[in-house]
Amino acid sequence: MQHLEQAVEERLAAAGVRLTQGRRRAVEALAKMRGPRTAAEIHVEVGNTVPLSSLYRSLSVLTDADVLSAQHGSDGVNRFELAEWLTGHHHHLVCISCGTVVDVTPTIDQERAMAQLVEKMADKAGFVASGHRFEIEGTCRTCR
Amino acid sequence: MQHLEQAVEERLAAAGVRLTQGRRRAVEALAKMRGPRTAAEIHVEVGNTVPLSSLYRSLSVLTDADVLSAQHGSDGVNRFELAEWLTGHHHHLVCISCGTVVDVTPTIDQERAMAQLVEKMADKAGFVASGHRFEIEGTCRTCR
DNA sequence: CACATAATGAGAATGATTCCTATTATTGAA
DNA sequence: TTCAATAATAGGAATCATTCTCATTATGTG
Repeated sequence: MQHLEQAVEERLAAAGVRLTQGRRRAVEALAKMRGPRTAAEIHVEVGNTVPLSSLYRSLSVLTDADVLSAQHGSDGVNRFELAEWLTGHHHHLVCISCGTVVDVTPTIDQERAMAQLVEKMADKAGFVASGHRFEIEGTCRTCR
Repeated sequence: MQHLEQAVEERLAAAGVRLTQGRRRAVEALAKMRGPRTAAEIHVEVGNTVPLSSLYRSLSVLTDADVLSAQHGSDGVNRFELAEWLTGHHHHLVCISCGTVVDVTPTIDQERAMAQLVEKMADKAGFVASGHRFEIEGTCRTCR
């Protein structure tokens, strides 16, 4: 993952912060885990080598620097994942039974259709759209 | 709002719970406020006549009975609104500047396009889709 | 090397939400 | 109507994720 690390380091440098060990660990853990994970899950993944309070701070710094993106969970817990410029644009499928979250990458056509919808709907309300979040709820294969 | 009240009462009866004063107030407040609101906001709207702990319980009961739907907020606060079968299917536009949330109702065509996307993307990941959430981020008219 | 600044650790503090328990309201049966 | 059984509420304590504080440590620069 040399590529990831270098990209992250550059981005952090641009934001004026260092790529320290704690931050590196958080990024690596998230790269390994794929998909949105809570601070607690990351904490476990890094083997408790980083105290929770420090981890939270790292996640916040990384999110501000746009290395990670944060999402709110319906259970009141925030989840983090690598930003889309690192992983590619995607959306989420959430299993309403077990809570698993899976990434789906739309095809070009699908994304085009989505962009069109975004435009039209934003327009109707007098908004200038800058992004969108599309989440599909359903039942995953194993819960079926 | 006779219609609303009766509909809600029937739904609650079906769920085996009563439409008490506290619950009625929560529903009325939400009907008046339009769009997703936090427990604290509702608490103010009902003039603090319902203690927060009771209000939370009411919101939970109403959500379980599908009279309300709950959403997680990126700020870690949950918001509630009348369920779609009472207000019609819609999506949300969120202003990234002032935080305002506005409802947008898609046209039939738009919704059809959306449903198609949902199907395809869920399929790809082996999910059986049961719903979707589409949120557009942008800048509202007054913040522009 | 020495300083100024950035980052960390540990634990306290916060804030939304939930839980607990005693009290009150409601409903159905007699 | 009156009683008993059950549902719901109030109020406060407890929980849990997250943030903050501050003393300590690490890092980059002159």
